[in-house]
Amino acid sequence: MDNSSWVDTSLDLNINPPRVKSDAPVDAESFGVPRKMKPTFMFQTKPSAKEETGAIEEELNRVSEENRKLTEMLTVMCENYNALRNQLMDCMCKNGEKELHGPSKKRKSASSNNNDNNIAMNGNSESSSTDEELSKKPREEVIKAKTSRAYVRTEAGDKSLIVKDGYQWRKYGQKVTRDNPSPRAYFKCSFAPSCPVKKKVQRSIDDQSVLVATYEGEHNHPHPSMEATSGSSHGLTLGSVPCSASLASSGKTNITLDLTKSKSSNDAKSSKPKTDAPEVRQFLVEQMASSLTKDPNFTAALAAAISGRMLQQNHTKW
DNA sequence: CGGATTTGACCCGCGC
DNA sequence: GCGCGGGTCAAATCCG
Repeated sequence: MDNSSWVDTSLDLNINPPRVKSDAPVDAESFGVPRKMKPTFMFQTKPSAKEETGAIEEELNRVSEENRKLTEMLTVMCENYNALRNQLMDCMCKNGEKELHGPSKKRKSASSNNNDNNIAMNGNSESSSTDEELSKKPREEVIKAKTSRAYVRTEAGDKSLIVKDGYQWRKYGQKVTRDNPSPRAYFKCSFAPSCPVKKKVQRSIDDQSVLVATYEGEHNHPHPSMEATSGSSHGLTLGSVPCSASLASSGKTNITLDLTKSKSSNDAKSSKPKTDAPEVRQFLVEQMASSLTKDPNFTAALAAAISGRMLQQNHTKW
């Protein structure tokens, strides 16, 4: 299983860097920076357009380099994390063998809970059913085949069971299950009255900051954001692939991406993650960049960071 | 006021 | 048959 799908460190938002060499002077607003938040140095001195362009170009290069270094650091961190996680999984498997092969436990707890843990740790969204289970429960085959999971990291203090995936959901129940102290919320797709899709959201028993969303069924309608790409939601989707991007920028910017694959029964052959294709990756990155730049908090935080950097650099120069 | 959410009651399948 | 537990219903409540 590809563990890297859980944390994709190749998040380079500089997909289409602004053309700083163009004749027109670069305006801060072109980066989504409000006019009132322009870096103050722009007003303190009146550099020529060329000097200004050069400075910004230099800054851009520096930021790109910094971005590249951070990406490398993240990659290393993720590798270490994956190694540690694998070790933990080994230990858990060894310890769990007794329980799994012990006296037959309750009907669903074994399949749901253990799979939750395993898949959550591996960070992939797959059908939770095994061959053994399917043979045992042929009745659930159809439903199971259309079941997928998504994992969304939330703020530590956030206790809401809301997973922004772009679809419109109506909550119809909540239950505290036995094997997880966190309540499980039940949702139905309310975008289309006839849509049979249901969603269960529950916090991971291992990591309370991770929401586990279990989707059952397939939407019989296009994605809302595909019909009206208003961009009001941060949720991103690609066909039936449930994706979500949560953004929190309060001083520091924290971006959580969860790109999971839905194992649809219709395209079972195309089980290979669609995000492999470079153009799809490009599309996803563009979507994310678009969502980010539309977020006022993000642009404000970005502007503050850039102006802070520029001020800092000015201080070192003067 | 209408739609969404909450929450206790109820239903149903499974194991004993 | 009974009890347990997950899933769903629906009345009450909330909220924009």
